[in-house]
Amino acid sequence: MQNTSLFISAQELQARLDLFENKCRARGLRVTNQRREIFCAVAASREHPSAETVFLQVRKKLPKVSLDTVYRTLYSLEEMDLLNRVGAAPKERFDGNICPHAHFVCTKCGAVYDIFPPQYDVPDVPREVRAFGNVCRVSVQFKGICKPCRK
Amino acid sequence: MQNTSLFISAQELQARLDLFENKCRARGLRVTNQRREIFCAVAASREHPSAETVFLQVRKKLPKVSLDTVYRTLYSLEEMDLLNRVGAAPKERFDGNICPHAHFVCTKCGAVYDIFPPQYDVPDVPREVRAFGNVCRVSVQFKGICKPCRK
DNA sequence: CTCTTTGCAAATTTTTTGCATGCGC
DNA sequence: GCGCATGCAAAAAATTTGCAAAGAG
Repeated sequence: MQNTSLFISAQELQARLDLFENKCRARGLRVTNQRREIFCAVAASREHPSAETVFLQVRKKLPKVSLDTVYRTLYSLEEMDLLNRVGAAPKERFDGNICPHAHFVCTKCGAVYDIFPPQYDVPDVPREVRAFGNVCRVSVQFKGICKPCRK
Repeated sequence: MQNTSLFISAQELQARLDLFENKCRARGLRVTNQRREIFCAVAASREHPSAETVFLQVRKKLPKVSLDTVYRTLYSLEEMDLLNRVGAAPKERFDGNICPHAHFVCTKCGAVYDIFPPQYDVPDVPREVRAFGNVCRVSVQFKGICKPCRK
């Protein structure tokens, strides 16, 4: 049975915090209260909070924290692979091709490339997913830095 | 060999336009110039344009079109399943769980639920994808209306 | 002729940036 | 103490909304 609590266990949170500190040090980033609390707010929750929600949560402990720090920190945490953003890019992109296919999304410039992989099919909708609601669409994104940006 | 032109063939575009008109009529939505041009701009391009890009493109043919019409129309086209947005929700959401897993995203309220599907694994990165760049992350989203919103 | 759709303008929401101060290392 | 990180404030982007006028069916 899946654990459906909105928060993770103290034990698991501690493990993630340790990873967080290690990764920060490895990168030479300072372990500040703000970084820790912002990371905690995301890591401890199963609710996939928005920047605004994280901000409100962190403010309970650090009343003077600012929203721009939350943004800056979330993005740096993402770069360190400590968390993921659920969406693709900051800007919405639209795709007129309604055949099922995947995308390569450049996290730097926002470019989107179609992928019609021969070895890979867009996944079927697993039965259990319907527990959450009716699925209209499946979206698969491979995220990375595109070749032009790499130079 | 994959067709790498930035635009689709006139023939295919016409097929999509027909589908567009039929779906509009079926829903009782009027087939206006704006709707057609906005749909065309997305359907004809392989570039996954943003709302702003669509706006600039459409304005070449309809100089008085407004950006808000583009937004409204793109969203209604998405509802009709005539196009997809590449991202998830309008707002960014963050996820502290770095184990590979998928998401159910409610397109109405923006709620995000974790999915750790037993029958389904997050896809491996196909070899050809690396042609576009190095892949750091794979994101799988099942989009639909969640149960609470359905009521 | 009716009623949806549009354009305009303005408001809101979301995200980013510049700069002086503060705090981890 | 040095230099990255933060808070503040303001700007820039992105998206949404109200309302009167225009145009599709």
